[in-house]
Amino acid sequence: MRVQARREQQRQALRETILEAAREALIQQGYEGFSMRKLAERIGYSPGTIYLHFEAKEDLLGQLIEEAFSKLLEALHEVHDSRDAMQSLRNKLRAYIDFGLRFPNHYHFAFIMRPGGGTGPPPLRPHASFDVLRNAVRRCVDQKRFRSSDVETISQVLWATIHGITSLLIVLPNFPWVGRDRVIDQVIDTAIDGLSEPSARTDSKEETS
Amino acid sequence: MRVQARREQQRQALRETILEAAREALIQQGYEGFSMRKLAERIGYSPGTIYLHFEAKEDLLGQLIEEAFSKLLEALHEVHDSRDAMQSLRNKLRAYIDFGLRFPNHYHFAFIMRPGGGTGPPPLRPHASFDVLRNAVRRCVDQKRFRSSDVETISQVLWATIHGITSLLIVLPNFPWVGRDRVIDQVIDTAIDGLSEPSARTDSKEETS
Amino acid sequence: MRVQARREQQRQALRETILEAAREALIQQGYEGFSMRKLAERIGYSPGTIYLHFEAKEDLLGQLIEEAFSKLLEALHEVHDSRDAMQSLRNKLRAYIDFGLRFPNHYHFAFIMRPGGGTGPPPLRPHASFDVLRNAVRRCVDQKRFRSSDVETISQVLWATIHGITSLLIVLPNFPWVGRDRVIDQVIDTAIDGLSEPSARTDSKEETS
Amino acid sequence: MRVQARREQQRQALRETILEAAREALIQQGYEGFSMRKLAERIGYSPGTIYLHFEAKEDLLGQLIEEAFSKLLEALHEVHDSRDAMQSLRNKLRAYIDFGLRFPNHYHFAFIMRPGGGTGPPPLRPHASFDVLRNAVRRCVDQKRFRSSDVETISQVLWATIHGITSLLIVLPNFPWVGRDRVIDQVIDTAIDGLSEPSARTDSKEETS
DNA sequence: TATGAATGAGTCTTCATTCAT
DNA sequence: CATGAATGAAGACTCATTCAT
Repeated sequence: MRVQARREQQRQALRETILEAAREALIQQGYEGFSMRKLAERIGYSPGTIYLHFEAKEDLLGQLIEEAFSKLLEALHEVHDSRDAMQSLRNKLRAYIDFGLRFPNHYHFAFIMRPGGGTGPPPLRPHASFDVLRNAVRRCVDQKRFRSSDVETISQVLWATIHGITSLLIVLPNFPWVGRDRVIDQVIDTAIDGLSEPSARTDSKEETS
Repeated sequence: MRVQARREQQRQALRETILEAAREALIQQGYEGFSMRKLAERIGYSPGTIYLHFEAKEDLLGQLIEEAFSKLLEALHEVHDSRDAMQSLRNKLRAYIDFGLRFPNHYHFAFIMRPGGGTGPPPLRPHASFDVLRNAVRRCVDQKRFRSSDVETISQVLWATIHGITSLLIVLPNFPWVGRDRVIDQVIDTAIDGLSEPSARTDSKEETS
Repeated sequence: MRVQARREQQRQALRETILEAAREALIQQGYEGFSMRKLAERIGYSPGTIYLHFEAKEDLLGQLIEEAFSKLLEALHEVHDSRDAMQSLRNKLRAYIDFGLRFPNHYHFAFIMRPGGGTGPPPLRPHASFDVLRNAVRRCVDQKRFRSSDVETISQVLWATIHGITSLLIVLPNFPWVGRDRVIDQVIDTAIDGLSEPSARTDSKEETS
Repeated sequence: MRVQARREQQRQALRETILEAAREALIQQGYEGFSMRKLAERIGYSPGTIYLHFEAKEDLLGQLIEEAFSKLLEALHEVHDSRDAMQSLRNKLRAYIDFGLRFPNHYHFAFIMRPGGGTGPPPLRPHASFDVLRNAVRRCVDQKRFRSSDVETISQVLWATIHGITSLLIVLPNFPWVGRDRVIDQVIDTAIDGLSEPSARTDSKEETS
């Protein structure tokens, strides 16, 4: 019976190999440049083999996106909730950005790329990750740490902000940024400060990273 | 000699026709669905004709991106400099976002899509638009309107911020936003507030849109 | 030794299962839509298994045709020879047509489709069924029921006739036929009458079915 | 301006070449064995070229069938109407069969092959040719040459008959026929006789071809 | 005996591009 | 200047078949 187990294992391994290669290929060649044939060649298998693991190109790419979303979600869940609600939120924001930069390909599929060139059903899946963010925001609001108590708006503003820096750093890595960490920190500080009660301002703006 | 002039004019006219049609095609059919043949058919010319005006597909699309950048630049220049440096900056930020939303495809090529699928020279072209933004920031800094005087960092933070909301609204138009204008306003306010001296805070956060 | 027998039995059972499924598949999906893989899936076995029972697709389909011929033969043999040689012949003709209409796919493989697309050895297999027909004709000739005594020619004429209506009804089922039974009856009557001595004419031509 | 004319001529020529080659290919390799690639190779052009003349495989095959029908129609119209309505009908019947035997491929697509393996919309196109046949029958009925006056039924019976011999001769050319012409003549005579008033019988049954 | 992963050749079709006219 | 026929390569995908297990 070990035979079956081993086979299943190999099966999963190849499946992962394919997904991994697909991720790389997408990054290197872009959405349009991606092809099942090239993917097959990349992994050293025949085109048909891929179809033993994925029903169609669309399926494969869908899995990739799905995976991206759940990995992000995982990353956000892994952030330990600190005592300080505000600190927790900051940590989540930072984790979000870090995830994007550590897995730019994942992030790219999930939030940057419009699959099908804008055609096809609009993705509604970011919800889960956004929920985590919103929950963190809610804790802060509950503790009256923000000037506004509009949880939804605050959450969307924060999301837009962190998506902005994440995607720009991914898409334009060669832009002469004033240090990645520096911009990231400033972006987070600025947003948090802009939302906070004046008394709670960060007072570190002049420091160099 | 008039003949030559007229010819040149016709030549330019067709060139514009092609670009215009390409823009439409890209919007309607997406990047993947775009093809030189379909473009030719769309304008009622033969495929070969396009190659009399553009070296290759890449060239044509490149022009489109170029055009996107200069249109954005134009839009930013059109913003009247108000007396108040801060207000000027706000106007530019808003103009940037508005441009992105009114010409999502232009914006998409320019800042979201990685041209050539990541192949080719890294894009350094946002510079010009960014320069306009930086100049507006500098005026504010000169007037000590910001807590920090690091023009470059402030500019990058602001850019990231407005890019964030612009691209999210483009890529996820169906997300349940709390009103497009509302989010946009809040994003701008938040960033500006976060960068400003406490005394200059916007005090409208509790209003409903 | 019983073991071997049982094994052989199982083997034959699976073989039949496959043939049965193949027949169904051909009916439902047509010749083009037929594939070994889909067949395997249909019977819940792996593709390889089929090859333990049939050398190749061609082999399998060949068996199906063979089967069609023998089924037709069987159907013709089942027709009880009546006392009246003429009635016997009529019954055989009718049985032939009925077989074709009840098993259009069998008939299609056997007489309409050119196996292998015209490649391969020319089919000489209709012989057996034709022999049955010829025998029935011979009895009539022996009884001088026909104007001619050329058994072979008469048989071929009759075969052509019944094949004509059978195949047309199969291939063009949606043609506005004046009732299937009516045409069939008239076709048979006409041929028999045309071959018979005038005194023996069918006198039912004006009736409505 | 001659240029355009010449081009159009070449265009039509290639179109015909393709159709011709397709006809041959279908005959030799059968419906399933037919492929656009092989067709392209057969005519010495690249696959894409075919698509400059036909929208798709389905289109091409459709044209082939259409062509077959109209050629048959043409052949039937070319038969000169003799004074004798009965002779006219005989001539049409004979012309029908001759057409099938001279252009077996055309006939095969039109009446034997089930395109799409039985899937797809049922062909209703034989109508036109059938109409010609019916008209000839009507003339005979008007002249009371047949025992029945049911034009529709008579026409269908005759069609079934001539289709029978035509298709059998095409599909089983190697069957030991008693001479092609002999069977054909006998088939026609038998049918006509079977439908006619006894007084008008053909009296040539015993002759040898 | 049966599996099922794997393949290589093949399916239809579309594409960017060239070039004689 | 413009055409449009032609190509070769590539697109996604399916198939019959093999073979180690």
